[in-house]
Amino acid sequence: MPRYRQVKQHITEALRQSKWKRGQKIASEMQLAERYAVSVGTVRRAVGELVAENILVREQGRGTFVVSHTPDYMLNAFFRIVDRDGHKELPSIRILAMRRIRADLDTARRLDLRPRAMVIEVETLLSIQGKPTLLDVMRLPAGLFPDFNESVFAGRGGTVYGLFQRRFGVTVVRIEEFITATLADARQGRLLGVAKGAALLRVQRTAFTYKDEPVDARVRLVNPARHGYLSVLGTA
Amino acid sequence: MPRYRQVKQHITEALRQSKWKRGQKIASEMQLAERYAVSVGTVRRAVGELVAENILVREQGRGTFVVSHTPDYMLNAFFRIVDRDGHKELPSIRILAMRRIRADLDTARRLDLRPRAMVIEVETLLSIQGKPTLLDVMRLPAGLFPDFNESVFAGRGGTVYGLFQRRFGVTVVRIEEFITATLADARQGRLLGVAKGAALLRVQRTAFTYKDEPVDARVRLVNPARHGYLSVLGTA
DNA sequence: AAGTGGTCTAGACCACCAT
DNA sequence: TGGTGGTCTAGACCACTTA
Repeated sequence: MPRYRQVKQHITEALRQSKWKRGQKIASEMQLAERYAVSVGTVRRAVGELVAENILVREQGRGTFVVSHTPDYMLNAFFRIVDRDGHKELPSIRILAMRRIRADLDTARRLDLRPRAMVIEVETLLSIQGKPTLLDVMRLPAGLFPDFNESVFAGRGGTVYGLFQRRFGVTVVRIEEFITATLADARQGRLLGVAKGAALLRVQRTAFTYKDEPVDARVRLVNPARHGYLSVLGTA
Repeated sequence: MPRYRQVKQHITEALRQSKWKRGQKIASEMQLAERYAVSVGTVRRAVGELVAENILVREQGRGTFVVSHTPDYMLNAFFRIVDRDGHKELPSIRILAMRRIRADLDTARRLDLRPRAMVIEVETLLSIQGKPTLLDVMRLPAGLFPDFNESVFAGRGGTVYGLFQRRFGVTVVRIEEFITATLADARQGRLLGVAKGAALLRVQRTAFTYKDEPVDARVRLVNPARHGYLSVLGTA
């Protein structure tokens, strides 16, 4: 394995162990080069890959920082729901229910847990421009989120993944989404303001932190009247 | 603008003008460095970005090549329809209709054409493992695809974008897809083997060649019974 | 003025491929 | 054996931020 990969792994491991926390400046490239006994160019390559992976951000003249999951950052890193003009806007969130349950087989598999392990289930309704647009059911490994409750959630002051990072030290770095279509049942229709039997977009997400550890399995139903999912492949 | 960007633009321009054709080896990094009067490291950075953008591929010991839109390549570059186990497989294609029409306003806008410009419309039914799964309507600027007809399409011997590249010198390098949900009408249901009023995934794609020139506007309806759209964000 | 990341160079050595 | 891309180095200069 080339040295820049080894350096990258060392840095990732330090991040996983919270040696540097969100928003903080990490050691300068010169310092890292000395610490790992490699040239600055090699460090730059390692850091460059972590930047490409949305794990670090460089700011010329200031330093390199651990990404902070601010609303603005989330908007362009992970949020892919846009209106028909391609505009993006973070939704407002209303919590519908929260409970602790035992994982079913599928959830356990997706979260890499033992069958029947404890998970936290949170159901929320998300609105864009005041209109209910997304119905979201999130399942989290209870072990990673001690003392998670409604008041913690209510006091998040930003995005959900921002809360994960600030309160629980869990940084989401990658998500996979499997998208299909389904028909609204009566309750879903009522919540999203569409008729029973209307077509809905169904987004099944698994979110991962460092080292491919899954931390969030959710299903999100989107009212397709005004919004859709935007995917771009090729040339960034 | 940094020099490596200028070099990158020069290379892109040469590709657009078909100085190097699909599958061909381009000049070596040393030769490019001499031609543009920069160091090899600078050329490597320019080529590296083009590789990241799926425009070139490097092969150690052999050289750097213009990507060829082989079925295998398309499968992992642009095809995102997977079954519920995450498996991908290229569909077989049956042509339903082809005609030359004048672009409606929306199509003209998406293809960056004058209103009522001539476009070629091709409707196809795609099957995976023998089961009709995707219903596809493609619209192409007639000017870019002279003499496009059913027999050319039938003799494509591979993927549609492979045909574009071999026969017409049009290389797709980026696609944007806007995904929503809709209900099947009677004809769509019949073709896809679902009931009228069943939920369908609707993928509206615009494909681009070099310099962001749009070359394909299509709408694709997916039978969600066995397949969905897979999107991955973050860490490649 | 000092420190940081951003660009660029020139050269070394390696791994791989074709001949 | 010669050519290619892959890695790594050491150092230069620049642009930007902070003090």
